[in-house]
This record gives sequence, structure tokens and C-alpha cells, in this order.
Amino acid sequence: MKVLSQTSKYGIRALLYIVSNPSTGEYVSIGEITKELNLSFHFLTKIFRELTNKGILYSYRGPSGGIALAKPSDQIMLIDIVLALEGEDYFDNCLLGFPGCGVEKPCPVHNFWKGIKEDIKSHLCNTSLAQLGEKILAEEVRLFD
Amino acid sequence: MKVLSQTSKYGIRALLYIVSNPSTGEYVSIGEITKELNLSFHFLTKIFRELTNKGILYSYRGPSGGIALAKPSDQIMLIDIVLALEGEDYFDNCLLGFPGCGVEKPCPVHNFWKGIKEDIKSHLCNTSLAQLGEKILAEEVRLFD
DNA sequence: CATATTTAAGAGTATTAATTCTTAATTAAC
DNA sequence: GTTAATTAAGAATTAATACTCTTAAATATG
Ligand code: SF4
Ligand code: SF4
Repeated sequence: MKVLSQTSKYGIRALLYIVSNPSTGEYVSIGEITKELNLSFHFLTKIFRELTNKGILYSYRGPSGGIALAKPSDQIMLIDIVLALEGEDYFDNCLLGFPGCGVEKPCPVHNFWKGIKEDIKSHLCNTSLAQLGEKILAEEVRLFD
Repeated sequence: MKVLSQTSKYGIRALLYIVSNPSTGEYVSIGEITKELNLSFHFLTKIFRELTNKGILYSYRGPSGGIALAKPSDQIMLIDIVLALEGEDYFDNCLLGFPGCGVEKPCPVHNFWKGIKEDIKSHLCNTSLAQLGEKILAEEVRLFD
């Protein structure tokens, strides 16, 4: 069941690492994150570049540089990250879909899936990095094994 | 949002074509299905071979041969097809997942996603080809553009 | 038995996603 | 200014998925 690409999964996990690790400096280095989460440095760098271009992150080069959230973590919603990394058409085609399917031309599971899709969408819209960060700090959930 | 592979999508649509087109003979030819649904003959043949090997379909070679459901359509559930084509581990790893995630080691969205996953699973378990076939015959939904 | 029809099997190709690698640019500190 | 640290950019590679093609086997019919 592949709901999100590796790109999105890594991206979200990395951002959650940032919000759940109150850092000393202004910027968090990508190297630190990939070391902690055991991700590929180059791959995450590429993912973060995309998020920087989309205005979700700031970046700063040089010693003690790194990346930082462009907005307070309670104003960054999961949906922002998913749409930035998966594309704005993320919710368009989905379960059984033939070309041109949708409300007008529903596939046999459209009625059911419409509800699921709304649940997912509203959850992604209403969940901020800050909320999930708190859960991690409270050790209710975790980011790695 | 790619919940199912093309393989599963085509497979399910093709089976639904069968149940929604009461055939004259015992077997339906793959050529007829791919012509109607505008799918690749060779690709669907491969998908059906898998379903035949898994015991979901019967096949018969030669003139007026084809494939047929191995059980009455009200006894074939969507979950059977999905697990056959996506693998039995379909529900194991899902939204944010790191290696080894799950109930014991929940990722930050596990609580939410657990519910979604159960909804999807129970719907797939409780929906038969016959049920969807009826909806198609009633023209509530459709299989192609 | 010859021919036409149809699935079986799997090799081969193309496209996309995932990951790695190389080189450049920016910045801090000495 | 030299060096070290760090992100930027994007080419190159690998792996997975999607799709196509070729050949073989089975079966019905004349
Ligand atoms: S659920 Fe609706 S949008 Fe999704 S594939 Fe079916 S018809 Fe298309
Ligand atoms: S929701 Fe549960 S099973 Fe799915 S990825 Fe998160 S922890 Fe793993």
C-alpha cells in the first residue's frame, strides 16, 4: 500500500525530526538529520531543495548553515508538504480510476473512496508539524526504529 | 495518490467487466475484454494468468475458450483480488512507515492511519464482484469513459 | 490431420521512481 | 586568502513498474 512516495515519507520524517529536536542554532544541518534518521544525505538534500524552492524551508550555506522552517511549525500542515512533493494533482486520480473518472463518471468504488479521500485530505489539512512534534516529544510515537 | 498498481486496477476492472456482461458462453475471451476496456491484451493476459494461478479464475484454451470466475461472483471479494495481485503484505507498511513500524512502534500518523486502513480493509473484505456488477448494470457507476 | 483460435510462459523494452555521484557556489573562521 | 563546512544543481545509475513481443501449448472444427 503505497500512499506516499519515498520522497514524501522521507521529507515529512525529516521535518518532524527538526520540530521534535529543539536545536541550538538557527539552522539544522542536513547531515545531522540524515545521520539520525539513517537516510541518504544526497537524497534528502534534493528533497529539501524542493521544499526550499516551494517556500516551505529556508536554507543557508556554509559552516553552521543548514535548513530551517520558513514558518512556525504550527502553521505548516502535512498537506503543504504532500502537495509540494507529490504534486498538486495528488488527489485527482485514485483507486480504480479510468481516464476521465471522477464525480461525473464515477468508477465502481467512487462513493466509498470519496469518503476515505475526504478523511485523508481533512486530516492532512488539519495536522501541523507542531502537533506531531509534540506527540514525538511525549514519546507517544516515533520517527525511527 | 497511487493506492493500487496498474496491475490491480486493470485486473479489477476486467473482472467487473465480466460480471457486468452476462456472457453467452461459459468462457469470456481476453481479447473481448481488452477491446471493450481498451487495455493491452498481453498485459491483461499476464494479469489473468496470475489470477488463474491463484485460483480466482479458470481458463480454457482454444476456440471459444477464455477465462471464467472460479467461484460465484458474490463469493469473490475485492480483497481477494487485491491481495492476489499486490501481495499478502499489502497492508503492512503504509503511510509514513520506517522499517519495523506498526502498533508497537507507531509512526506519527499511525493512530489516524490505522482507522483509515481498517475502513479500507473492511470495505474490500465486504464488497463482492457481484455487488459492484449490479451497480454497473444499474448504471450508477461505470468502468470506462 | 490441417487450420484457426485462444491462453501460457517468459523474454524483452520502456518508463518512472529511487538513489548515488560529481561539481559548483556560498559562507564562516582562522 | 585559504580552508573547511555546508547547500545547490543536476547528471548518472539502479531498481521497480508498466507494458510489448515472441514462441509454445491446448483445443475446436472441418
Ligand atoms: S474513486 Fe472517483 S476519482 Fe478515484 S478512481 Fe474512482 S472515480 Fe476516479
Ligand atoms: S501507520 Fe502504522 S503501519 Fe502505517 S506506516 Fe505508520 S506506523 Fe507503520
